[in-house]
Amino acid sequence: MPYPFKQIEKKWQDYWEAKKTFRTEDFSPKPKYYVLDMFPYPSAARLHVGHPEGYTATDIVARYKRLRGFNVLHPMGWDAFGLPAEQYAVKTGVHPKITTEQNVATFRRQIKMLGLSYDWDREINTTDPDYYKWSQWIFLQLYNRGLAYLADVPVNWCPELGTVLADEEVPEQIDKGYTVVKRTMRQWMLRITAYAERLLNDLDEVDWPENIKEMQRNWIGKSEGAELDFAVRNSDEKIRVYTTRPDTLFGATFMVLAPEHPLVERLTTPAQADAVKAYQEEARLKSDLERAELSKQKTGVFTGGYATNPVNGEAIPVWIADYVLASYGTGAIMCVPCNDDRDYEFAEKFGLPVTEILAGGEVVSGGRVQRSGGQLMNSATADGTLSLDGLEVPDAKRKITAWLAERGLGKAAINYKLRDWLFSRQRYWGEPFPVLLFEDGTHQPMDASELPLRLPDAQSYKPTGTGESPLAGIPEWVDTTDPRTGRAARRETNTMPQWAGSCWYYLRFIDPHNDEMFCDPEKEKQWMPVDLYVGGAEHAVLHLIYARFWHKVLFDLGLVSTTEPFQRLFNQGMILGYAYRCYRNSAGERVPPAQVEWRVEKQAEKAYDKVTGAELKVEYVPPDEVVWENERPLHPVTHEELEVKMDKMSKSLGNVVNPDDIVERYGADAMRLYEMFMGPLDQVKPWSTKNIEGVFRFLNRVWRVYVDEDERLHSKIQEAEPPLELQRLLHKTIKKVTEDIEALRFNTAISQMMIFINELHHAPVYPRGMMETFIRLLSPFAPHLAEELWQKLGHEKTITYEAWPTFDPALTLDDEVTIVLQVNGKICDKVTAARGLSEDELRNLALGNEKVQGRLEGKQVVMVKVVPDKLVNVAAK
RNA sequence: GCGAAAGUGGCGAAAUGGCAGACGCGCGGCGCUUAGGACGCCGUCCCGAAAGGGGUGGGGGUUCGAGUCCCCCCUUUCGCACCA
Repeated sequence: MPYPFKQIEKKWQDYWEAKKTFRTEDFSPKPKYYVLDMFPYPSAARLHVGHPEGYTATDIVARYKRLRGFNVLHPMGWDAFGLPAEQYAVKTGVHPKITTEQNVATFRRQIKMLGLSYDWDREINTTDPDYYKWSQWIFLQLYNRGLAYLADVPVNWCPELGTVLADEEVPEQIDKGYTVVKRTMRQWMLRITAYAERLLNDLDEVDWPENIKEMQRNWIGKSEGAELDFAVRNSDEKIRVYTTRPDTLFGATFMVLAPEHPLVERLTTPAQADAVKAYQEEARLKSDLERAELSKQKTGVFTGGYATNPVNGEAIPVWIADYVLASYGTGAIMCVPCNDDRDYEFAEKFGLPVTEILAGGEVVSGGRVQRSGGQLMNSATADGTLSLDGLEVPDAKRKITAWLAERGLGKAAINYKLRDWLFSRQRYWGEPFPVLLFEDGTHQPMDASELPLRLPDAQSYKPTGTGESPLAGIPEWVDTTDPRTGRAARRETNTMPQWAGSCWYYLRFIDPHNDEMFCDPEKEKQWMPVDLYVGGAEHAVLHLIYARFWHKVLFDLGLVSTTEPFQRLFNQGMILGYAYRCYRNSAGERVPPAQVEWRVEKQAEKAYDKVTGAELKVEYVPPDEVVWENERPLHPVTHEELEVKMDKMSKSLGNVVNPDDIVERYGADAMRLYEMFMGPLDQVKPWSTKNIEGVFRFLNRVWRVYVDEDERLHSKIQEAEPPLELQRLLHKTIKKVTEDIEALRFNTAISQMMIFINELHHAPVYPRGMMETFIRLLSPFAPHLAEELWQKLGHEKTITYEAWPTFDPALTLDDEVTIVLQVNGKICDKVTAARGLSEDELRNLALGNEKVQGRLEGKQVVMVKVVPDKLVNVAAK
């Protein structure tokens, strides 16, 4: 009989709810600890086993910190604006509000079922007008600081979704099979680039995984170089270029402009006009992705125009090509084929000259190319005012930048890859912009007192197809008047992207019901920054950079007290599922996995027969239908052997695990424990329902050492002095569990508790004090079981606010230690000795050892290395 | 292509430069059971009867000593992808 987890878990969840055990005081003499999960999007697909991973981890930390005497803020809420609910509405006509409410109810139930210690009085929902009122209010702050503006920009338009997408969102949608094309539209932009430098520098202040910081640095993409002007021949125009290698200017033999560059028309000669126009048109229709994809073959067209290289006066041809991006730098580049691979490729294809200016290059396809380092050569002006010959690159850069600056030809410059944030979406289900648009093209923010600007109910959720949101179809909402002037106005029909709500939700948790301001400053000072923030790595450059940006704006406004919102960040690894599959050809015949090749075709992975080259049908067998024979997975019907693959859980692979089923069979505590026992929190790992049995058995064993068959306290639990050995094991366990929780190494903490229980249950008597200590160690991991056993031990109140056990360092060490004896680094014996023997004693012990002597026969001892309490290594020849 | 991380039993995984494989799954044996389950005990890296030897993707190096540090290669995963 397993322990009665169902009854226990229900009992304590009811208790916590009724007593509001986890309600957090705003102000407390205790030190504060703010531990936050990335709040979920409540999808119709319900919770999957990946969600509880991070939630359990933060819950363990929250419960541990409470036991350590901290005032803990641990809230949960819903990031509920977003596409899926709206797409569902388009299909069924059901208001996204209703879908969202249902999904939230399911998520809340599933999360509560896991016994997570959230303060539910602080629950928030980004679609609640009382919440998005403040999202709108913060937008107004951005607007008033000139950080929000309307612009006609080339956007990523997705026809299937009927909306534009941020650059960052494009790859994800392409993966899903949608198409994305370029289109120029009037859009709200947020000036995140104004914060590029601070977003970059302040990464040094936070305790985040290095890879995430690196991803953000790459995303911001700072580079240092120079801007310089090339005079256009037969014209007063100048072409300004940005380069990180001004030192290579003497090697610049042609220039390339982006097809969209404003000077293209002026430069183009009549003879080239048709070709240029055609190329521009072609480029315009391509998406960024298509441009990048066709990168293997460079394309471009000569404009017919020439510019002058400012250092040697040479006339160099000006081309256009789509490998130059309009949106980076100045949209124009000087090309140095002897140094730059892309320029070299272009020069080679179109027969443009290559001038050698770097010593020691390698010969590639007939030209001399130096890809890194080297000394400059052939780099001096005719008038002798500048020579870079013989200089190393950094010196040459400095020298020529100064020379150009003196003559007004250029200046040092910094560039970022980061672009301004495209902030509008042509959707219904998002925060409306609190802005009035007038006939004359001007616009005006609403007054804060008029917020929230509520979403109206809609008859239809279909995108209009014109690039306007469904809101445009609701004239009684769209058409309005400016309350100050009575002037006719239209409302903005775009809405904010899903990221808006998550940019500041961690602040709302601090003061969720305040209707005077988004967060009381005193409370903000009390709680910020978030001490530990846990979530998936997929938000590395999206949510996490947007939220940092908003936070810095709020900081500049004096509305928050910290420059960074999230002090310590941790990314949990994804939980994968095993999938089992087999292949069939078009005739329905089986094709063995060895004969199958997977290829990426039009952004989708497909299977092909290596022999015939034909595309194959892939059949996935749900894990619980797989027949096992001699540890090999077989097809339930045909009995052929199946290929095993570990992959993201998804319906199509049949490898989704539902937490409800797991909790039903093993209970929430076992589910929590297994998720933590699987392996290191930050690692990607496969779910195996079989393996949960191990932690389930452990919990049962814990139950049985505390409780007898009649569910009364076990008779072996007595007031007794514990034997020294057990006492030591307990103190080692306290030490390990404490240190492991601090480092988020829950898997090894659980191992240690298993070791303790495995040892304890052999003992003739279970000393009561020890039992009370252990249950407190277990309580953050398996809180329901711990509460129940704590009560059985005679306590009346929840275990939540008891004191965390402390250990005596002296008791974590044994009197006797095993000394490993090595000869030339190889183990030849192990002996037990008293701890604390001197080096001399250990040396003698080793040299006197029979086996050691045997090994040393005929050899001469060269050296003896002693590691106290551990090892002696005798080196001999 | 560039960047980062990782490769350890049949499987999930442990191991401040110092006993490789803790803990768990699975598997084998035994006990308890009419039986099964549950539970308990023992065993479980490889070769070898043993003594002993070998073993952390491959190759080299540093060190008294390397899974751990350094270099090269292979594989996998993730991120970026014409950013001048």
